[in-house]
Amino acid sequence: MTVPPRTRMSADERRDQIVAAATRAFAREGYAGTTTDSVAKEAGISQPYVVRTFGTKLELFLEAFGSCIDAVRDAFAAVIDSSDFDPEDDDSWSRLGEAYDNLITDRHRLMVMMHGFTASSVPQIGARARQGMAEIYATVLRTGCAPDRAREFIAHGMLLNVLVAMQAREHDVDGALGTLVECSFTPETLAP
Amino acid sequence: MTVPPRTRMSADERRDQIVAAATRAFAREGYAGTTTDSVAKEAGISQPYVVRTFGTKLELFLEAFGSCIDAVRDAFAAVIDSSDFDPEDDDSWSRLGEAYDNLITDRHRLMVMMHGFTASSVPQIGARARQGMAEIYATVLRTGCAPDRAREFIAHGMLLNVLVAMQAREHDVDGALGTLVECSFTPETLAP
DNA sequence: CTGCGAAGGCATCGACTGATTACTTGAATC
DNA sequence: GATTCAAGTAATCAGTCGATGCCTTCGCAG
Repeated sequence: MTVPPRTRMSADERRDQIVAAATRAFAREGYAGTTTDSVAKEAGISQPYVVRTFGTKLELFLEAFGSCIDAVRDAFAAVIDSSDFDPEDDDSWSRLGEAYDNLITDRHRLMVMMHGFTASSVPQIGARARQGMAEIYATVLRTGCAPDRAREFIAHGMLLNVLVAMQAREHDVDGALGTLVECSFTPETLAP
Repeated sequence: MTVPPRTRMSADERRDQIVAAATRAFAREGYAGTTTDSVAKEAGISQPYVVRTFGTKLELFLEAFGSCIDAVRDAFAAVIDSSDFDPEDDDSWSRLGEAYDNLITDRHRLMVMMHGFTASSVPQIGARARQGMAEIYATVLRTGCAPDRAREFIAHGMLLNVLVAMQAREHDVDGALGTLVECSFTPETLAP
């Protein structure tokens, strides 16, 4: 897609670029299913360079996984810490939902997040997953709402992740799955 | 664990046994991360025999995945189709939740289900995932409840799946994740 | 007892994958 | 302009994995 750059890149720039490429690659096939070579191709560099930049494939995944979780947490935090958030107001919660919808637009971050959650049998991935989920939940709790209310919000997000993962919007628009999609996503998210 | 049987098994018995073994194996490492050899070891037979019985690893996964989804769907259907289910009654919904808790006790089925959902980039897995989710949602809709109510129920289930996947109950019992676990699982499920 | 079909294992192949080593080249510095 | 260090690649290795082919052995029918 992109023409190989004629000029060299600083290590830091390259690192960020590889993480971005890895996010797209891991989003497709998950941790175990993605090869370091496919990440390299996505980034337009050689496979050994990918490995050497991060040491191991696991380190690279943890980096990408972590940045995805942090992005979700920060997106929520931005809305929640705005001075006019009211946990009793449905409109405030709608704004939180919209924040998530913006993240869904990307799709890759959500997918990597889900892949990380389900790859928790790898101890280091599991530890990061629990930490990330705890942080996101704690962030939502900062609204001052009841634990159950925050749980509902997170649960809805998990459903959206699963529906995105199974490409529910792209297939089977009619039938029961279509009904589920329609009452799960906001109208704007469904438009395109 | 089990002593290798001295007597031979019929092809059908063997099939079922392999699917059961595959369910445990896939539950741990997912589709891409599980080897046919680990399934074979789990079943106490040779790796080539596993492959030849199902043709390909994908076919084996689809078999295990399908049986897991069907088990969830059937467990819900059993409660919902009981004559005294009332969608306006909180107690009826508690019974549905308990049905899911019983499934969680196993843990393996839920994990394979989640792995199948996130492995939906493989076309055949994705198709089966969408079909399964549609069937489960349609089953819950048979209660006569509003689409949003059914969605909430499914969403809660997805959260439980994720929490099980990341072994939230086994780690970090205190902190925000502990709060989330406590208000997500029923007390009985948390006891052991 | 014998033959035969099905259950099941052994050996092995070919492709793939993560990682290592050694080499090359570009650009900033003195 | 020579030096030098970091960016980046080519070649390759050792291990792994899914799949195939061939052989052995069990158990039932005649």
